Amino acid sequence: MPGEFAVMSTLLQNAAPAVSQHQSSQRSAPKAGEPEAALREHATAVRARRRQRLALDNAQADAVYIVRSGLLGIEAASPGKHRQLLELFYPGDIIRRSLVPDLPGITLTALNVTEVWRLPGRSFDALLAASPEQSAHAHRRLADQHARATLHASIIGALNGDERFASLLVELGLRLGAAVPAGISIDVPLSRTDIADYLALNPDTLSRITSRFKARGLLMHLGGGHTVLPAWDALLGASPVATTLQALHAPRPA
Amino acid sequence: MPGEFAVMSTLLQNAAPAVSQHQSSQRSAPKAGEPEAALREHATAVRARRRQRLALDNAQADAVYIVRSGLLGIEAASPGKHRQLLELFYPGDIIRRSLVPDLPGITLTALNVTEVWRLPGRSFDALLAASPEQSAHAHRRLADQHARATLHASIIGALNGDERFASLLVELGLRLGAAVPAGISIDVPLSRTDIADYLALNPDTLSRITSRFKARGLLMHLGGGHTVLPAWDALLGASPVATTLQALHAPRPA
DNA sequence: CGTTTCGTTGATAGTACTCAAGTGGTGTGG
DNA sequence: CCACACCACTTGAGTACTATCAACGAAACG
Repeated sequence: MPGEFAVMSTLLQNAAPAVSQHQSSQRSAPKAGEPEAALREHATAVRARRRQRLALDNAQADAVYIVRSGLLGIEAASPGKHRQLLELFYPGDIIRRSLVPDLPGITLTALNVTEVWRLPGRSFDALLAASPEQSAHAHRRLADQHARATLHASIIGALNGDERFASLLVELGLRLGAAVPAGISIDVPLSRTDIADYLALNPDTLSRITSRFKARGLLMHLGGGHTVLPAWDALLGASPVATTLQALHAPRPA
Repeated sequence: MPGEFAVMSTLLQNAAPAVSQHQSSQRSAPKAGEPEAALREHATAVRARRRQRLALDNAQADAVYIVRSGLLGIEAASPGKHRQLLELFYPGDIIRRSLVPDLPGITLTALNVTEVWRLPGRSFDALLAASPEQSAHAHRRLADQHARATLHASIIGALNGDERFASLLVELGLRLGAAVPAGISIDVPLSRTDIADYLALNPDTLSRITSRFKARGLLMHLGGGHTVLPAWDALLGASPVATTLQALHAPRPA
């Protein structure tokens, strides 16, 4: 089946989510050993269950969170307006109050079972000040997150519903996907509402989009948040920013 | 006239753009004297005219730009899609290739007469590594920029045309506004097209919105990009994120 | 097995986009 | 000084897309 080969070769060439095992959500944070060790001493490991909120008030000493595993999100919920999922955080990401605009109802929420390291802002700053290496590492990571935030704004602002959804699937595929014979398998940690809020779409509209994607053979729903993407290259074609997503979300060598 | 007093008192309480002179666009970068000096030695001062593009390719050594005066923007222009203004940069902001997603047609453009300091990425990194103070300063600044980028995504994603435009006017008023008897005066450095691209709106739609705003007495056009906001508090009321904008764009004590 | 919740789908309305025509200002050349 | 072309902006009519509301169906939970 030449189609199959096309899919696989595209995957391999384009830094695809070629994780051998189904360890998607449990994939661990960046290479242990280097700057992580210093952090660990000063940090408290925190485990959060799905939907659990992590304190983000700067009333207390502002906490810095470093994601070890799982997926978190920043959400805003103005009284009148709909909830919004503003940003997703993956293992290795740095989350801090000052990175987030103080919109009404702003909260940091675990989207699935999550482990984070928490340390006081002062400790984090001190660590960075003490180690140029640490500091450079954090700078690089924050630059990445900034680029992702800007890309997300671009997706929300310039793409239609189908393209936004395709872009999210590509992002999740690259981050959480596992290669299986049928395609790319993902344990999507986002509920339908989460996805709608992240893509700035109505849940009803999103439902129509997913139906269309299923009809086009881009998506298969296996229940329980288990999803398979049978046509990865077609999906890349459906997202105008596929190349950019790959640059920002593909597992990187360093 | 009690109405007038209400306007002014709101202005004063809410960290309004109470710059006494018409020096809006020329307002200089953060307090000179501290960490700026070290930068200056290694940086080249670059002056850019309106519409001039600054190199953002990482083909060369990636350049770091630090805005001294004026206004810059990151724009993307996919072939099929419309141009997008993804982000605005004000004096003090740090711009670097790694902060920006590599979308097709991505460029850094001066929106009015601008002065920036340019230095090689390596030099910038070395400076940060050498001085914890510098590093902390840059971290803080980048955190601010990240918060602004996230806020912009929120505005694009959750607000309608009128609310988006009101939000932009508040932002520009806080950044570039000068208090005059008639209200807040702004030399808007953005063309109509720029504004539309920044707010993810069609120029035609934006024109309708501005007409509505003029009719509501929120806006007066004096020609040549010269604009007056006669009713600042009403404008704040028209933007659901006014409070957040004030926190991120008001001139800060430090 | 009923209840609740979530997802789907249809009908309708609202908002912004597209295309096109018209208006006003500006600069140039006769 | 006027005529003309040019450009940016405005405005109207029609279209496309998404939101809203409501009804239905399916899965999860007690």
